[in-house]
Amino acid sequence: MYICFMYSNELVKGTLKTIVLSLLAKHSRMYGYEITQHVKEQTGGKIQLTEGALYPLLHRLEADGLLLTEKVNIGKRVRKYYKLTKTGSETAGSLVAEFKEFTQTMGKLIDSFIYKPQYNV
Amino acid sequence: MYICFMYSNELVKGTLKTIVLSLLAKHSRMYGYEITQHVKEQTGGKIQLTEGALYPLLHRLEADGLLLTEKVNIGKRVRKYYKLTKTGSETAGSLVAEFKEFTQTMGKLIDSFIYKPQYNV
DNA sequence: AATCAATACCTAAGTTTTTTAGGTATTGCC
DNA sequence: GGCAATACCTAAAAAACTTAGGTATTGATT
Repeated sequence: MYICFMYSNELVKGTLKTIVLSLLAKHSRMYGYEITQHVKEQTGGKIQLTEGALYPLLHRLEADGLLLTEKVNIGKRVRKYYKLTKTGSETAGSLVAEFKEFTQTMGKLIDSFIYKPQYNV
Repeated sequence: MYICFMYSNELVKGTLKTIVLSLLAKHSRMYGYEITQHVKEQTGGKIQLTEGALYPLLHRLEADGLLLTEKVNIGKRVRKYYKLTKTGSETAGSLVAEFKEFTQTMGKLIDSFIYKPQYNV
């Protein structure tokens, strides 16, 4: 799903939907390739979406009624814009809220973590 | 992996390893059931680990050399304690650091999110 | 004494998600 | 002409997680 230089893929999983929907909530309409480039630039290359994960997700979100598409001809190429439906907009809001809540809850579990150099074996 | 009342399972995925290793970094030794109860209590029930996800992970981490086990007889029952190896301790530190870094990066993508009631369809 | 909840471990089938590794075609630059 | 970037896509495989069980002990309640 991601090619990550800074994060273990393990840790990053499960946030793609949140990223995509929140970006669409800000930009009203975006196309797939644009999303990958935007995320790469905004995060200084720390998060890089792979197209193999992104496109199937966009198709799923459309099938689930969270996104609508609009095809625009750019020369001989067809660019496929996505925008949020009402449900998509609501889902974007709740996923972002959930993510923020979740990081706080995780903080409680993790924050008191102190690196103890005394280990076993 | 989780039975979550507050979070969509989607969003929570990928943090189990971080949770488990960081808890073991704080408590020096814990057993499986204890981990589930501790997480439940510390997060006010917001994160609840399922045993179907936890036990296979503990076995994987042991196989990968991040954890060691110690069996202790409690009456007729055998309790299996886990503790970090050197590698496990190091991994715990980096996963926690990565998680913190990641939430900040996600914040940059998400923070400027404003719920726009003007949607399409 | 029987029953139920809690403690404590475990696994396996199925689903979902992601990675990997491609494919096609256009456009712009050297 | 050739290469990188733009722009879409898919399918097999791997990985992770859910679901739904299983066993057995212990302690509390009826």
